[in-house]
Amino acid sequence: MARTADPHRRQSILDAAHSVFARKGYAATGIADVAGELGIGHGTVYRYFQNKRDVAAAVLDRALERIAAVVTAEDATATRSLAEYRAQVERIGHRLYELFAADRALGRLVFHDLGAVDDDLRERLHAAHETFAEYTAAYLRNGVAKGFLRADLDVDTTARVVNGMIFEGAAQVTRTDDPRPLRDRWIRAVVALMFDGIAQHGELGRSEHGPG
Amino acid sequence: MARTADPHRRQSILDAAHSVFARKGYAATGIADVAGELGIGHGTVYRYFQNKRDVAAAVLDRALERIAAVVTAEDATATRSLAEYRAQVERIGHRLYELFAADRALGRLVFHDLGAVDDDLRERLHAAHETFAEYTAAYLRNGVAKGFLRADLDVDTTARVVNGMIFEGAAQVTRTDDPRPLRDRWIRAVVALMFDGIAQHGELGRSEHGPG
Amino acid sequence: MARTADPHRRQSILDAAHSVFARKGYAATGIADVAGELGIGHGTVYRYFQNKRDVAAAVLDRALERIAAVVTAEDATATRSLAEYRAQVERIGHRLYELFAADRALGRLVFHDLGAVDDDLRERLHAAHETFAEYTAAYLRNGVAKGFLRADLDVDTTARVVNGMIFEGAAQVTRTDDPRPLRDRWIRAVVALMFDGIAQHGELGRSEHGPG
Amino acid sequence: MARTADPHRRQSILDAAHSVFARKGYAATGIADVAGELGIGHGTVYRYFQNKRDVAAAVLDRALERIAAVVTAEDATATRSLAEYRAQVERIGHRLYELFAADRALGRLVFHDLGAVDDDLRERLHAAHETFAEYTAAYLRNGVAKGFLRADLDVDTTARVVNGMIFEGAAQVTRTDDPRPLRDRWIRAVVALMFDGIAQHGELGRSEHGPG
DNA sequence: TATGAATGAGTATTCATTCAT
DNA sequence: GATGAATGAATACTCATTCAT
Repeated sequence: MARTADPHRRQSILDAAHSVFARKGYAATGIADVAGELGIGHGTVYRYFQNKRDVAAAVLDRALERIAAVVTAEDATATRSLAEYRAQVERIGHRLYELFAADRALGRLVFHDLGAVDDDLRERLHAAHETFAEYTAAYLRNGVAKGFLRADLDVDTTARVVNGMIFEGAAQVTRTDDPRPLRDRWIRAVVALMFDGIAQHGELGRSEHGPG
Repeated sequence: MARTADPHRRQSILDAAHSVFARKGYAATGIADVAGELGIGHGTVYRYFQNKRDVAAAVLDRALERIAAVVTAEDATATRSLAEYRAQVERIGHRLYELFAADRALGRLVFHDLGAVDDDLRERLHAAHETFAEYTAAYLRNGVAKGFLRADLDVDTTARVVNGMIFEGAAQVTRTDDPRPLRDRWIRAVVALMFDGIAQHGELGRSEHGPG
Repeated sequence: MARTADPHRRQSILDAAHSVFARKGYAATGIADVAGELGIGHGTVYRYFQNKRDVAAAVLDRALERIAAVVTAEDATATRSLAEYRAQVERIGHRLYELFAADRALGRLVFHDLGAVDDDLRERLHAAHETFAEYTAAYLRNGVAKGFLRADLDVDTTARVVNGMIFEGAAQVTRTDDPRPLRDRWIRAVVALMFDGIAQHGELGRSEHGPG
Repeated sequence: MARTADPHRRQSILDAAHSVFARKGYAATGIADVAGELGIGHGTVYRYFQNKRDVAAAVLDRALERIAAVVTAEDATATRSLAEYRAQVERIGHRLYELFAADRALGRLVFHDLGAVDDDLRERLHAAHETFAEYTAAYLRNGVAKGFLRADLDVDTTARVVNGMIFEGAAQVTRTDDPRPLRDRWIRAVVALMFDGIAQHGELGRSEHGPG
């Protein structure tokens, strides 16, 4: 079986797998590579995990938890004004950007490798997307309730749209060699789009398909 | 390289691979599965493609071309007003949504499986991201030049932000069982965010970190 | 079936196979390589030969015939003196050496590749060895009968020993980059060994195990 | 490289490969055949050898070492007279004959199969030929120096000629069903040729091409 | 007669997993 | 607990051979 108590060693295996999976890709990584990274026998991995897929699942879960920790760090209902919400979005953006910049492997794992392992892991990624969308929706819903966001906002859909912007930033970090300089530009662009719009003041952009 | 010319057979192999890769995942798919889908001998696949990875590369390229065809269908410089640009974004959104809704496999391939095959294919995906960002940037640059978009817009970054929203919609389609009903909500949410903002009129959202 | 009349094309296929088999080795050579050398379709080869092994068999037979033509060029019973036999050995040595030097592929085929194809071809090689031994034995027997070779000569065994020397020369040609300069040294060494012995005159070399 | 140390298992794999390669031929032998001969899993072979070719190379090297052990067992410089050298040649002949008679596979491997595997193995065979020629040359050189062999002997070439005779005997053993009865005839024929010559006493065999 | 597209038998090789030590 | 030797399922790929054109 794969139940063992030493949590430190279990964590170190996940650390190694996180790094090696990101470096070589899940498929190209052998359990021996992970064990080799730690200098332990590869049989040992099987004392902590059922199988290779189980390692990947744990790596993914831990990665998603670290992302969730940032997303859920703020209190959605505490915000009382548009300015407060704007500041909140900036803070979350900062923290996410720093998270992905500090661990380049993170993005490779959640945006590329681990979603391709099997249906179950893809499902977990989707579920995480849903959860993150729920959180964003809570912020928006709070804003609508407090009156500083538009009353006719499609909260659920807009939450996903907003998350799309934010996670595109995270993906960008993963793709870019030296992502730090881009951080402030990125956050500023997201926040400006959300709160200032792209339109020049005085322009009218309603098309015939727009909301009535 | 492809050793043989018959483009019909080659296309049918790519069709089958597109479908089977999306259904089972690249790693879990054997060349025999692809050939079996067509009722041809698996050796035949090797008359048209060097190896399995080569099939995946061709599937990815074709998928990206189909997306690019939608993205590049509009003329960025033709737009003369905010209303025209808004209509353009709506049209592109429609077409992309329909593309991904009509072929559920497409999203699975470009958002999950084929980016995990190897470094080269991941690189091609990144390059496509860049290309798409260039296109969006051209729209924005045109708007700034014509004066209907904000003069201080960070065009390159905003282009990526906008693409993030749009492709999150495509990813959403891929995840959702019956995506059609969501189409108009999605497009409306994106367009509203870009052109109307989320703020209630009269609210002021400038934080201390915001621009100017 | 594999019976076709055009003997010229059949020969050209054998020429190509002779050359390609020697260059790449039998196992590493594909029928397509042989056909490609001639610029003909590889299906065509099967109109002249049953299969790949059949090509190898024909190549081997032709090679052995060319060797046999040299070996059998002289008349064993015509020799009347030791000097005549010595001259005969020199002539055969010259011709064999030239044969293998003119066609480096020949040695590779008969000494290496084609004997490893299967049991049947190895058997044909052995049979050729036997035939060649018969020829050499005929010379020796003639010499014993005519009285210029030792009466107690073990003709059959000595014939093989002599052939061993001669074919080692041929193998040497195959191994050496520029074999021509060695030709005369080689022939002189063989002839000297056979007719002059290696012993210094006056030395006695009979051991206790030697013939009584 | 060999990944594992257990020399016993490694040797047993070489033993099995030696036998199966000789029985079926290298090309027709699968790694599964070798493993099956030992009753081990075929994956196990890959713990001791990189690949099939690597097994063949090790089999060849070991075979050549066994032959070399016989060739190098005598001390070339110890011989002081023609009779001693003659005895030496007889001993080496005996040992080689016994070696090849005791292991019929040996000859098939070194004379047929393993030289056809690829260029590298053929090269190793050639190198072994050279080494063996060096040894024989050392004997001859010693004899010339000590004055019991002809002063005008072409030592290097004659060494190859002598080896040709000797290895033809070994090849003969490999081809013959019951080789033992031939052993003494063979050795006697070689030794007689070298030390007594084939000419009837009193005959003169100098041709016009012979040494002056 | 010549061709080469199609075929699929055959095999080397990898690596997740087990389990005796 | 830890190890790594042993295992064999799984599969990409080759190429001799066939046969419709």
